Amino acid sequence: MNTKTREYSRGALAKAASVNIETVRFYEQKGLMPDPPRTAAGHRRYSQVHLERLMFIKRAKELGFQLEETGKLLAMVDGDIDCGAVQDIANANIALINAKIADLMQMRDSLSETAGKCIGGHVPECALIERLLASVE
Amino acid sequence: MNTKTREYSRGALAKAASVNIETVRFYEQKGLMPDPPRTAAGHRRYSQVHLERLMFIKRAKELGFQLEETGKLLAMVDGDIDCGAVQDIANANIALINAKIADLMQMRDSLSETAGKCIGGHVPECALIERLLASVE
DNA sequence: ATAACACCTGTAGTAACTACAGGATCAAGC
DNA sequence: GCTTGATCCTGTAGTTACTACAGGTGTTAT
Repeated sequence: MNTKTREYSRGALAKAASVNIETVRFYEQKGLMPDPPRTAAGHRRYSQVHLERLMFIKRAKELGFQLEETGKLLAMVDGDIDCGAVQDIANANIALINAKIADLMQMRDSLSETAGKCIGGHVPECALIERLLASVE
Repeated sequence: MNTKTREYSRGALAKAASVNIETVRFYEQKGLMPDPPRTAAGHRRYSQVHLERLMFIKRAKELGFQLEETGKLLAMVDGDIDCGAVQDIANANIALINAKIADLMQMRDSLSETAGKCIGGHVPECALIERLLASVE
C-alpha cells in the first residue's frame, strides 16, 4: 500500500504506464478513464488511481480483450464483481482468440505450402501467382 | 477456357465472387480493380476479366495478404512476374502471420490460466479481476 | 403506367489508436 | 524577470478494410 499520492501530467502518466500520450485522451473520450481534475490553466492532473486504471486497461489489452469488454470489466470493478460474469467474458474471449488462431494457421499452412513450390527467379511460372489466378470455371 | 464473354452489373459481379457489393467499389477506389466501362446511364459493366481479378483479390485475402501486398502481386500479374519477389512477399506474410499466432497463443494461454482460477458466482474474489488490478508497486 | 428493384454518388461509421496543426502554459536557466 | 524549449491544450484527420446509409436516377416486370 502506498499512501503517497503522486500526481502526473498527461505525458508523465503515459510514460508511467508505457502507453502513447494520445491513448490516454482516447480512453477518456471512450469513457474508460474518468475525466481528471484540471489545473487552473486546464492541464490534466492525474493521481495514482488514474495510473492503476490505465494499467488495468493495458493488462486487459494484453490478454486480448477489446475495449468494450474491458469497459464491462471496469464497470464491475466500479460496482460489484460477479466472478461468473467475468468468467463468461473471459471464455467468450478465449473462443474468439482460438478462432483467430485457427484462421491464421489455415492461412499460414496454405500459404507456405504454395510458396514452397515457388522456384524463385524472374520467370512467369510462379506457383503462388498460378494459385491466385486459378481461372474461373 | 470459356470464350463466352458474360457481362455483369456491379451487384451481379459481387454475387458471382461472393463479396459485398460495396467492396467492389472500394477496390476500384483503391486502384486494385480497374474502372470498368459504363452504360450510357453510367452503370458499370463488368466482364469476365473483372471477375477473375476480383477472385484473385479474394483468394489473396484468404491467404492473409493485406491489400497493399495484393496490389503488388497484381502489378506483377499486369507486368512481369518475378517468382523471387513473390516468394519474398509470401515469406514476409508468413512471418507476420506467425507473429500474430504467437501473440494470440500467449494471450489465450495467459487468459485461460487465469480464468481457470475463477470460482464463479457473485463474489468479490475474482482471479481475473485480481490479476488485472495487480496494484502498481 | 407503375411498382419494385438495382444502380448511382458522396459521406460516415467501425476498432483502436496515432499524428498532426496552431496555439497556450510551464519549468529551468541565466 | 525573461527567454527558451518542452509540454500541454483543442480539434481534426489519417490508418485498414471494408460496410452502410441517404437521396436520387435508371431498369425491369406486370
